[in-house]
Amino acid sequence: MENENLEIIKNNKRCKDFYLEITHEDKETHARVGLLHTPHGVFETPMFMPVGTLATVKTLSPEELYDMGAQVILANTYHLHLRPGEDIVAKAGGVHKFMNYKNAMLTDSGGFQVFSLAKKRDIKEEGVTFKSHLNGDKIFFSPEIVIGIEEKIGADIIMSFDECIPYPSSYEYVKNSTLRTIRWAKRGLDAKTRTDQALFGIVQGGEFEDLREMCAKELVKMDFDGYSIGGTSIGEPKDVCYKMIDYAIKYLPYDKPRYLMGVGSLDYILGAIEKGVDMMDCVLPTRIARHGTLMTHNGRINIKNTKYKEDFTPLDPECNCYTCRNYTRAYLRHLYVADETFGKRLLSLHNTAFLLEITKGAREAIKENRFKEYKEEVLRKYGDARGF
RNA sequence: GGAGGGGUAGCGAAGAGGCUAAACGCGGUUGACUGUAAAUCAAUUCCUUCGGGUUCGGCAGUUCGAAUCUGCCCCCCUCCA
Repeated sequence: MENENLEIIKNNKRCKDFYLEITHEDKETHARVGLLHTPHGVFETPMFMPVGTLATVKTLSPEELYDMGAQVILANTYHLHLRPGEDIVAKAGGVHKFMNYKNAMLTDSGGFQVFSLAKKRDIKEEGVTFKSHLNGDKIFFSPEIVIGIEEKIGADIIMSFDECIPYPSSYEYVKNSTLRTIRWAKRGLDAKTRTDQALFGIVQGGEFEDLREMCAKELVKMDFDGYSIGGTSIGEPKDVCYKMIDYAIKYLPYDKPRYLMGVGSLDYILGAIEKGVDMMDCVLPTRIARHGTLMTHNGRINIKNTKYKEDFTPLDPECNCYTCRNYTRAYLRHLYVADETFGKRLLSLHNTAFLLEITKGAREAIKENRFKEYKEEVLRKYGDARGF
């Protein structure tokens, strides 16, 4: 094993402090556990990464994230570029120092905003022109500009600029977009100057097997530090999402990290881990928490429901997070109904801790070759056909 | 005692003869949220066995038709004595 690791380090030409150490693979599935070494520490995989778009995981402090076992978080290039601007972040000494977060960080490139801000942008070969959602300013993002911004922000892992393709889209559209994303990936790679950041390529290709394959193969040829699967969990049926993962993952190198973007429901997380995914991120736990929905070992609950008014039990009796150790559903409901900030904090904390706990359990199960059992038991108890 | 203003659904508040079971806001209830334009958004909120039934302080009228017009009564507020 050690010799293999050395080989991986030697072969990595891009980021000198970055490599995946796979420590065990589940006997029955493709699930695997490992240690991802980054310039800001090592984190265990598979790992769920909370999203901190604006250099903050909404309502949570870095200490709280650390305590719940979040070993890596995201930030967003588009949003930080608009506010406060990457130069400010660079002046602060990089995003870690800026936000006082000591563990690994990853920046998304703005590729998702090409999708989510579709009404405010125009895609051309050279890049994407956004109309700022804040003040209407014209913002131009090319693959080279994006890498430049990400280098100033200074996360450990940076993402190539891509287009997150809407679903459904025609074969023709997906093909053209995917080919462009591949060209953009190359341009970003060529523009990269720092050697203390890992750069990931993003596999697009929509629901089409040949396009996913083509994209994965082309990106692998470029030898990125890791690969992600994009364009998923944007409203497509569940089986389509799993297919998109299958179509891409088999062409990704075994020894490089695989990152499924934007996935945060329990069944997707466990389903992805089963297929050999190492990292995933999602706003779901924090967003739905702020809106009163909580994930528990026994299913989703909506804390604003009247039935919790006099429920003096913990949110999730099987959860050991700060919220569940110290507060009752009745109190959490009260805080939510009264629109108290502390409520949103406690709920965000729980949901995030819950997903981290589930992935931690997954890692332990993989080490003991009982991942499938673990997954089925967790989902059975969760018992929600929608997978939330 | 005199002058004026007002009583509309849980609350606030529009409406001044038919298009009104009654705008809008709050409150209530339920739901959605997946690389965060999201502390946001949507539905619902008189009763109902879904046929219909009962509403705009009360009662009595005018009218084909009244929350809206008339009379009387009951409450509330402001100002003057």
